[in-house]
Amino acid sequence: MRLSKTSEYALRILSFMINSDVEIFSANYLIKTLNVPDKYLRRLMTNLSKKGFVKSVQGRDGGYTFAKNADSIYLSDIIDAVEGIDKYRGCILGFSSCSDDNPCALHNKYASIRDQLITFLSTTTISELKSNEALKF
Amino acid sequence: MRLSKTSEYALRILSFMINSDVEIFSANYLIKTLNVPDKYLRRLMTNLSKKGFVKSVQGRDGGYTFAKNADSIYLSDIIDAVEGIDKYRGCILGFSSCSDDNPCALHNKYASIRDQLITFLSTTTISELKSNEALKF
DNA sequence: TTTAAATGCTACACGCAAGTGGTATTTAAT
DNA sequence: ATTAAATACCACTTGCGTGTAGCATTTAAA
Ligand code: SF4
Ligand code: SF4
Repeated sequence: MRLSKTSEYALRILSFMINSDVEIFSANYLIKTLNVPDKYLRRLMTNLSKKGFVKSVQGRDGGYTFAKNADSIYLSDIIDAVEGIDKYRGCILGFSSCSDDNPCALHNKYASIRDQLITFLSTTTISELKSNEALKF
Repeated sequence: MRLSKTSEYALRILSFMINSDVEIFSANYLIKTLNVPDKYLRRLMTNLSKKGFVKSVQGRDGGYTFAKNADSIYLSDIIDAVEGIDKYRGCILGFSSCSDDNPCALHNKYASIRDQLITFLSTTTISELKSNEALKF
């Protein structure tokens, strides 16, 4: 929070894919279903493909599938791939020089929440996004 | 996290002010001390002044002071004033339609962290930024 | 009253994320 | 072979947060 729109899109797409039993997903299908802009989604998927998260199949009847098991893909992997995750590790005041040893009055409370977020993102996998409820995409 | 740079600047400035016993702060002084761009800081302070957080004194020997007691100014007030805080209340996937009642698999874990952040920001005041350690601005 | 030191205002420039357009390439069905 | 349906690529545009420039206004001191 606040993730970039690109990260949102990526997580939304992969979350949808893991919750569907379709075998291969065409860009057009994803675009219409998930309200992600046409060319933007294509570029994003090509990127995720190059990074090894999804596999793209060209030509007629082509589309995208997972390139590896979804329980080996962490949310932080995706975020890091599409926007970089380091900015979420930083200081809430934008400082880079100070440390845990010499914290300002904000640091302890803030760092705790920040660390929870990082831990959440880097321990939750795409397959954990599988829901037993009806999805509302 | 990630706050906008403008919010960072605002918090940094007010944090510096509450930790200093100077009575009035000129823009030039803040600019040099806090590494915030010249005109950008002035515009920001004028904005904070219009919103009632600081009071500006024009003319020679002018500058900025707190317009009200710093323990009545919450971090969320500042953030809301300069960039809007609603975006931090949203979904990590960018959805707006679903509720706590019908959550996706992410929601509970994520909402907990998000709520902690919101609570932290809306219960911590500027005066709590007062530090007994040497500051490193 | 002139000057200097301060804030206020407005318009413009820059950088990057987000979004668009057009064309090339791949592949299966006919 | 031709066609249709799909991805890949590249350049461009748009929107917005950030930063800059210049001038106007206010006020205290000399
Ligand atoms: S000590 Fe304060 S200023 Fe330094 S990183 Fe922590 S929150 Fe930021
Ligand atoms: S239920 Fe899931 S998609 Fe809906 S707001 Fe919560 S995290 Fe976002």
